[in-house]
Formats: sequence, C-alpha cells, structure tokens
Amino acid sequence: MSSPAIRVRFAPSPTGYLHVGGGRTALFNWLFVKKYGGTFVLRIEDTDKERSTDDNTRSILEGLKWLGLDWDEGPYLQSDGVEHHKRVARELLAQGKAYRSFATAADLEAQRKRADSEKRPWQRDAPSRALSAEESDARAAKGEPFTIRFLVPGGEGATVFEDGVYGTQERKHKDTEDFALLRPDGSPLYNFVVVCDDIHMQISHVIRGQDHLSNTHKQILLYEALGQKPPVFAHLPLINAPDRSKLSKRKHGEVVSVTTYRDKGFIPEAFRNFLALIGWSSGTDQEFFTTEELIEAFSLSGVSRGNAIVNFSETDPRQWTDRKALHLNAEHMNKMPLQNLLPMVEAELKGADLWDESWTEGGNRREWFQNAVDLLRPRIITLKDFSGAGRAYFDQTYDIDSAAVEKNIDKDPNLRPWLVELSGRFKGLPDFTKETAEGELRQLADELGIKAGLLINGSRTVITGVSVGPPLFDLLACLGQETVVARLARAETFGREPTSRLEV
RNA sequence: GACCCUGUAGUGCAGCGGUUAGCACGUCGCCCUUUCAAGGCGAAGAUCGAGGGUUCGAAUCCCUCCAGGGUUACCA
Repeated sequence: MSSPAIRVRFAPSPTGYLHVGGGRTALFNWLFVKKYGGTFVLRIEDTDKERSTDDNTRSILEGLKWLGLDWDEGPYLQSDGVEHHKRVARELLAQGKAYRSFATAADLEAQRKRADSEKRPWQRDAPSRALSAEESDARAAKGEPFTIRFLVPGGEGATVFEDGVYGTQERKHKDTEDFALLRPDGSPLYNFVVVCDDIHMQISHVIRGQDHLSNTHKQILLYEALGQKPPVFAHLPLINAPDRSKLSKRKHGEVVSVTTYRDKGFIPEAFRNFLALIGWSSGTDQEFFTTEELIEAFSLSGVSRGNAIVNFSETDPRQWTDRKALHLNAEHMNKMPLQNLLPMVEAELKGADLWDESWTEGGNRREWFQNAVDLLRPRIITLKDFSGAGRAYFDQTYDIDSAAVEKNIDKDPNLRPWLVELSGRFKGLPDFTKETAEGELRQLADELGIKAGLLINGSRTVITGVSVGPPLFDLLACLGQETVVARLARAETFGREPTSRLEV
C-alpha cells in the first residue's frame, strides 16, 4: 500500500555559478522533501567537460549552503558514471533501440539544410538509420567514428505524461527527433545521462525548470526503452530579466547570482521567501513566510505556469534587485527573533572590521549591542546597512552625507554654535537618559526661540552623519552621554571632511 | 520554419461561469503635533493580449490570430 520512497534531486551543471533560477529550483525540491518527507539528492551534471569547472561546482555548493538548502545525498558527480552510461548505450544499441549515426558534422549540416529547404524539421539521420546491423557493425569495426542515436519509434504513437504543473503533455513520435546518446568519443549526452542517473538513483519526482518540458518526451522514450517506470515530472516556470530575456551573468551582471545576495547583506530566510513567491502562491493573501510556514504551505499545485520576471534596474542602485526581495529582507530582519539576527549582524560587523569584543555573548556591552541592533533594525534593509548607514552606532568613524549637512545644518548659520551649546548642556546632565536629554534639548530650543526640530535634525546629522535613522532621543540614549557630547562638540567644523573621525 | 508552453495593473501572484476583477511590492498623497528609505491611513493604476463564438451572463469554456518563452546541439 505504501508508495515508493520520495527521492528528488537538484542537478545543476557546473557551467556557471548558482543563479536565481537554479536557486529557486533547488528551493522547490527542498520544500517538497521537507513537506512530504523523502531524500534530497544533489548531483552535479558535469558531462560537458569543456565548460564545467571545479570553481563553478564550489560556488554552487556555496550558494546552496548559504541558502540553507541542505541535501541528504551527494554531491554525486555525473561524470563518475560514464562507464555505466556507455554500457547502457551499448545495450540499447544491441537491442536495436538505438543506432550508430555515421553522419559527420558536415553530413548533418547538409541533412538539416535540405530538411529546411523542404520546410520540414530535421528528425533523424536517415542514411545511417537505414543501415543493416551487419553494415553498421562493419563500418564501426573499420574504425569509422559514429554517434549513437536513440531510435525513436515510428508510426502514429506518442508519449504522454502528466506534468505536476503543466498537466497532460503529449507529443507525437513523429515530432521527436533521434537525439544523440553518445558522442563519437564515447562521452554521453544530457538527455541520456539524466535518465540513466535518475533511474540509478531511484528518483521519484523530477522538479526542474520548464526549459526541460520538451525534453521530457525524449526522456520518457528512454525510460520505456529501458523498461523503467518514469518518475513524476513537475516543471517550474522560468525566471527572466526585465527585458524578458533569459537571465545571464554576462548580460545582466551580478543580480543573477545567488551569492550576490549573500554578499549584499540578504538574510537566507528572506531570500527563500522571495524565491518562493516567484512562480508560486499559497492561494491565500499571505506573502510573508517564515521557512516553517513555507514548508507547511508549499504545494506543487500552487505553482503557476507563466514565466516570471525579476524586476531589477541596472541604473538605479536602490533597485539593484527586485524591490520585493529588498522589502521582504527588511521585513524578515524586523520580524525575526532578535537572537537570530544578532549573529548575522555580528558577522557583518566583523567583516567590516567594526566588531568590539565587549559585544560578544557574555561581554559587558552585550546588552548595549542588542539594544542598538533592535533600535536600528526597523529601518534597515540589508545587513550591510548595519556597517553602512548604521556605522555611527558601532564606530567613531563614519561617512558624512553632504546632502544631510546641507539640509539639516547649513540651512541656518547659527545652528553649528547652537549644537555646540547643546553639547555643553548635555555634558552638564548628571543623569543622561532619553527623557532628560529630550528635556534639555527642548529647553534650549525654547530659550533660543527656535523650533526643537532644528536641533533634533541637526543633532542627528552631526551624530550619525545621515539625515535618517531612529528617533533622536532613542539614538542619544543608545550612544550614551560621552559619545553624544563629544560628537556634538565639534559641530562647528562638522562636514568639512567627508568622513567624521573622533578620537576617544 | 516545426513542435510545445504561457499571456490578469510597472513587477510578483489571487480569482477558474455571475465580484464595484482582489492581494503584495513599487508609485503618489495625507497623518505620525518637525528625521526617515520606518509606522498608520488612503489614492491612482487592468477595456483580464486581440478578434470571433458558446451562454441569460465569460478574465473564467471553444476557435482564430498576435505576442513572449522553451525545444528543435556530437550544451545542459
């Protein structure tokens, strides 16, 4: 009664880094296994020796690890199975289910050209196909090079399968070409190896990109020829660039690479959330998903069929990737348990060489660190912002946004001296808290007959270098009297250098 | 060219014979008693690719066309 074990695989080819489409495919396989139970196999499809590199393999593994998509078996190298692949091909040949194609590259080109001029598609190497077994054997024995091609059954037959996403798919044999199994040098080709390996690894569900939807018919033919039951297939819509073309690093740059998101301060859970939303919907209005919720809600039936676009801009840095991805990252950072965020911020600060040992677990400033992160996170988009816009919280050196200086300080020539005055007032406070600091600032504003906002915005700019950030009095309490007083004290010259340095 | 897939706001998705065609991101505006790329509220934005049918009634079913994508490799 029990159905065969669920075994899925992610099978990238190391002809490039892990791109977002590959990441999404891996994620869906992973979610499928987490939801229904089963084994996730990782297989590296390195049959194209020309284009495969170890570097690419490493970067794919790195991307998967960062995404948190752990596999149960592998990584297997497809190339490790070539002897097996060759054996299977020879069997097919011996059984008359495949044939030797002696056509040279030039022959093939001529055949295709002729087919083209006759307005029909090239389907098979007819001359080779017509060879008797004896002739074929003889020519092979003579050392004539050949490709082994699958012999697609003739007649009115068709392959039919039920795709988990696209529904019933049918293709007539006459529309399927005699695809190659083995190159003249004996190395196996994709459509053939996948089937060999998926059989060998007892894969039960093949979840992959829609670019393989048409290939599936060939593969099913292979399963039948090999006397095997095909797995369940489910194809995912493709992810394209804003110009509707395929995402490519050469054309679209770093946005397409998964590791870019890591390097730009994304949180894995947020990126998983974003990836899941491309081409899939829970059927409800929910879009913010923790990974547990994602697993719970995931289903192949929620996968859509139309190709999607990652909406990024190559000219606007604020939109270097899809805004929704950025938004989800901000939302996850803001909503996740603070304790889960802390280690990521720590790693980011360490990477930027801003880490202070007193902030570590058990350190005497640990609590301060937690508060600072908590204060900062509502308006932060990526982890990079902790060391970027939020740098003034963690270091005495920070960049100054000249637009902020212009807007919040230079708009009133008296402001600089007033801020220095404020510094002095703060210095005199016996108990420096959010409340006392606010009281002092407002009182000074009253005395000067100016709006408190003037001092508020000016202070923020001098203290953090930027015009936006947490409410000022929270910021003051967080940084503490000493730092606030010192930073405000040099308001007179603030902004003359692009970077503020303070020796404390 | 052939075969196949897809076509709902700028983008991602809902809706699957009867809705003022929903949601999210983005955009714009207002509010938060003067920060903001934060939060709250609201608005604009879609003749449901086009044209024909079927039906009392169609985004939803059928046909044709158009557009985009995939496959058509001794790439994967």
